[in-house]
Order: sequence, then C-alpha cells, then structure tokens
Amino acid sequence: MTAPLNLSNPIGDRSSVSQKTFAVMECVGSSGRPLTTSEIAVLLDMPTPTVHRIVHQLDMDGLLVQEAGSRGYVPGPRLFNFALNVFQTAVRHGSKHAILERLSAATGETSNFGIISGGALLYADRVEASWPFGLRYEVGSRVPLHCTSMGKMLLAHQPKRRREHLLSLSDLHAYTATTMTDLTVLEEQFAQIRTQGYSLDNQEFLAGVICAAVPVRDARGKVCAAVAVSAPQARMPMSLAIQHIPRLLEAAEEIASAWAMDEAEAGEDGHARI
Amino acid sequence: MTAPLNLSNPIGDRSSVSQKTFAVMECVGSSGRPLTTSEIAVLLDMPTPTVHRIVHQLDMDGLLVQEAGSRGYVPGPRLFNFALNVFQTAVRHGSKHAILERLSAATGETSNFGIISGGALLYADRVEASWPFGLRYEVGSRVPLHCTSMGKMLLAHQPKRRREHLLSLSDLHAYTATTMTDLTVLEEQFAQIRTQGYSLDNQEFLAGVICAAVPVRDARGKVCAAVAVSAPQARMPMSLAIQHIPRLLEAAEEIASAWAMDEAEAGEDGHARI
DNA sequence: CTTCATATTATCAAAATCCGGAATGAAAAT
DNA sequence: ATTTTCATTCCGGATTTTGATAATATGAAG
Repeated sequence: MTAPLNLSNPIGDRSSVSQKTFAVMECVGSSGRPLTTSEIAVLLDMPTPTVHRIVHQLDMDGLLVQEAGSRGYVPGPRLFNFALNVFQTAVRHGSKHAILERLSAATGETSNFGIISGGALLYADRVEASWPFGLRYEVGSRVPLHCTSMGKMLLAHQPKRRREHLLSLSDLHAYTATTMTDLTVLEEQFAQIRTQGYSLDNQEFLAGVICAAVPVRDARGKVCAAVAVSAPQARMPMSLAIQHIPRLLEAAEEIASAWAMDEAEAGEDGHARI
Repeated sequence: MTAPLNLSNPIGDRSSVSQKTFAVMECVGSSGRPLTTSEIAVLLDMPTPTVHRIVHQLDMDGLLVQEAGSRGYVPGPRLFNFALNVFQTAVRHGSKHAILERLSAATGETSNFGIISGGALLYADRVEASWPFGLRYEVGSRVPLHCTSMGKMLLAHQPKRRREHLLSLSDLHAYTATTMTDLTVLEEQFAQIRTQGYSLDNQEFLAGVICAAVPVRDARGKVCAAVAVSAPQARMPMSLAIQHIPRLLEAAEEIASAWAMDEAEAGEDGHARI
C-alpha cells in the first residue's frame, strides 16, 4: 500500500551528528509507517550502531517514540507539536506566496522568489504556472549565482567586496554556451543591471530556459531578495520576458510593503510553546 | 563550572550538539518572528559562538534562512517541507484518521480536517465517503480562509489582530455568488460562529458544495484545528448539514482527547508504557 | 522445547568534533 | 564621529563521536 519511501537520502560521510540526526527524523517523519533501526540504517546507508545511537537519543528526547508493540519508531508528540508550530507561525511566508500566485496568474508563467544563502541562490518560494512543462527546480533548491537572473540581480547589489567573495566561492562553471565566465564581462553586466533595474538570464544556466528578475528592497531601500519569472524560450522569448517586467516590479513592491506591514505589527502575538 | 542556578534554562550543560541544534530549531520555529543569533543565545542561555556555529550550519543545510535583509533567522523551505511531512503523515496514519473514518461512516459524507498554514486553510486529512464530485481538493492543498467553513471557523477564533492580518493577505476574492467579501459582514459572522459553535459554507467557495465545520480545541481550550463535513447541495442541503453537527462535535471531541493523550505521553519519560 | 537466523544493544580506543573565552570585525545607534 | 551592540573568527584542550566487533535478545521454524 503505502510504502513509497523513494526518499533517496545520500548522507555523505562528511556530515555531522546533527545532520545525521535530522536525516533520521526526516526519514521517519515521511515514511508513514513505523521504521526500525535497521530499516533506517539501510535507507540512509549508515552503520547500524550509529543509527541506533541516534534513534535512542531521539527516543529519550521524546522526538521519536516506539510504536506500541512494534519495534518501529514513529514521530513523537514533541515532533508533532514542533511541526504544527512551524506551520502556524508561517504567516510571513503566506503573504509572499499569495503575491507570487497573483503574479503567476497575470503572466501565465512560473514565479520565483530567491535570496542568497550559503553562497548560492536559494529558491525560497515558487509558484508554478499550471503548465506541465519546464524544468522543475523545487523550492529549497540552490542554484549558482553567476548564471541566473535572480543571482545576478542580487550579486549586482552586493558591496563590491562581498560580491568578489561570493564569486570566488564559485568556479564560474559554464553550464551552457551562453554562460558568462569572464569576471570583467560580469562586472559590466552588474553595472547595467543596477542601471536598468532588472536582470535577464538568456539560457545561461539551463539551455532553453529564459528568466527575468527584479529586486525586492527592504525598508531602508537595500536590495535583499529578488522576484523572477521563468519559462521555456519556446513560450517566452526574451522580448516577452521584458514585457513582464512592469508586473514583476509591481509584485516586488507589494512584497516590500507587505513586509513593512509585518514590521509594524511585530511584537504582539508570540506563540506559546506547548 | 559556572553557577548551575538558572531554573529557566531549558538546555542543560550536558546536552549533545543534536539536542542543542533541535532546541535552536524549536526556538526559531515557534517564535513566529525572525530571531537573531544573540536573541537565541539569550533565550536558550547558550554561549554566542556556540549558537552561531549551530545557526550557521542550519543555514547551510537550508533548514533556517536569514529573513531577507534582516539578521534574523526563520524556518527555511526544507524545514517547512519536513514539518508538512511529519504533520500529514502523523494525522493520516494516526488515531485521528480513524476518527474521521467513523465520522464519514456515520454521516455518509466526506470528512475533512484542517489547520491554518501560511495564510490559507490546509487540508491536513480527508476521508471521502462516496463518489467524488467535480473539483476535488486533495490532502495537502490550500484553500482560502474567508469562504470555507473550516477557514471561517479558525479565523473566528484568532486574536483580532491576527485575524485582520490574515484577512489582509487575501483579496477576499468572490469565488461564487454567495462569497462574502465585506469585512463588516464577515466580522458579524465570526461573532455568530463563536456563539453557535459551528460554521457553515453555503457554496461560498465552490458552487453547489455545502460544508459545515466545528472547532477542535487543544488541552488549553484554544481552537487549533477544525473538522468539517462536505457534500454537494443536491445530496446535503443546509438543513441536513446542520443535523450532522452533533456528530461533528463528537468527532472533534475525540480528536481533542486523542491529541491530549499524546501530550500526556510526552510529559513522561520517553518510553511508552507496555 | 530447541535451534537457528536476524535484529538489537554494548563495548572501546582511535579519531574527529565540539567547546567557549577572548579577540576581532562589521554595522547599527547615538 | 563615536559608541554600543551584535556577528564572526581563533584555537588548544576536552569531550564526544565513530563503527568494527561482539554479546545479547527476539522470534520463527522445526
């Protein structure tokens, strides 16, 4: 029946206890049935004693509990409450998401929201156009900075020192024929991006995929995130992407003001823990 | 070592990295606003460099992300995804699902269980009683708050400020002819819902679909979820829906006590009784 | 009731990680 | 311009982690 568990979890040998521990929780939390120590060990490709130690500690902490009678573990009440809390306090996420939905409805294409995280561009949110085509870079994934519209936009607005540092972390890999790998050329483009107020990705990361991004500014006017629209070139040639930019700017403005509102409201309803 | 006086110190000096790491996630996950490194350090009474190390690793792992611009951290996409998995599988495979099944058997209609998430109503579980009709909102989908019975029920029991905020996120779109889009009218209905203890949806979201919902309360009496029954009007006119309400209340009560039992178990040591 | 196969828990010394005070750097706040 | 606060890096010593191996428990089959 329900035993999908395609949860391919490549736990590198280079991961810390905390990472392994979370991997175990993810594994148990998404399996939908009780998992035993050795099952987890197989799924995550970890030595049995290691899994045992982790599972035992999670049991002590009330995060996993042993299903009555069975040897398998399921998420415990504390983990359940944690999950509930994470959800119910996700209001900020909600406002952003609603705006992206409207943007997707207006453009008919996929809308994206990204920030810099871990030296790469993090897709913090996305709304798929109902079109069943296109590449599927899911929310939470990271892509390079130097060859994506949002990445270039955010780089362009970093202090020069920081921008250089971020670029030095990457190897400026040429993903496609149009990927820019020359620092001088990139630096020129950053200047242009700052001037024109938007940035484009002409299949620089994924062949056949076009992307256009605009900046999102915080209360002080600092660029801190980006909104973008992406689509296959066959459907959205560059000229059409540019036509979407006014809409993108509107959405970015809406997000910024939604934040300002949050800011003003900050302070009241903290959530009590259970 | 240092004076072992602090009673409110939730993190013992004798806890492992994993425990500290989870404590940080719990802290950020339940605060409802971005927390900075030093705030977390104060809240958990941990040294700043230690918190920094943990937070930084969580950032690298995509579990926490820095709220755009600010220094504060909020749950990242991966953590949301994890929370969704834990919550849904716990609900669907636990005792709560069986309660919904009994409810469906008793009413002969589709039973639903939902919570607020990200400014919308999240269908956490559902049991179909008979032939699906027309559009079908699957488990895990999100629907608007202002025009669904569960959404209105949960809104009615939010603190006024939060309710206003949640409503401001949506554009109160009129999905059907009976959708209420006037804030004053809605506010009146919320008062009525609190008084009568149930809420109704007279085809306000989907034409031809009737719905009735009651609240689920946690151990403290706070409304945290909703249970509803839904059906085509042709089969379940409003008068019939209202007749189902005693059954709904029973089911809600059962779910609440199942929930409370979990809580009680959490309080004891990690080992489940045999 | 025994036997056997499998799963779980204990052990331990080497190796890797973690720790947190102190110092430094960056950025708001005044 | 300055002060204050917060974030980040350093680093050697202490603690924890690690996982092969072994002992034990479990439960199925004979």
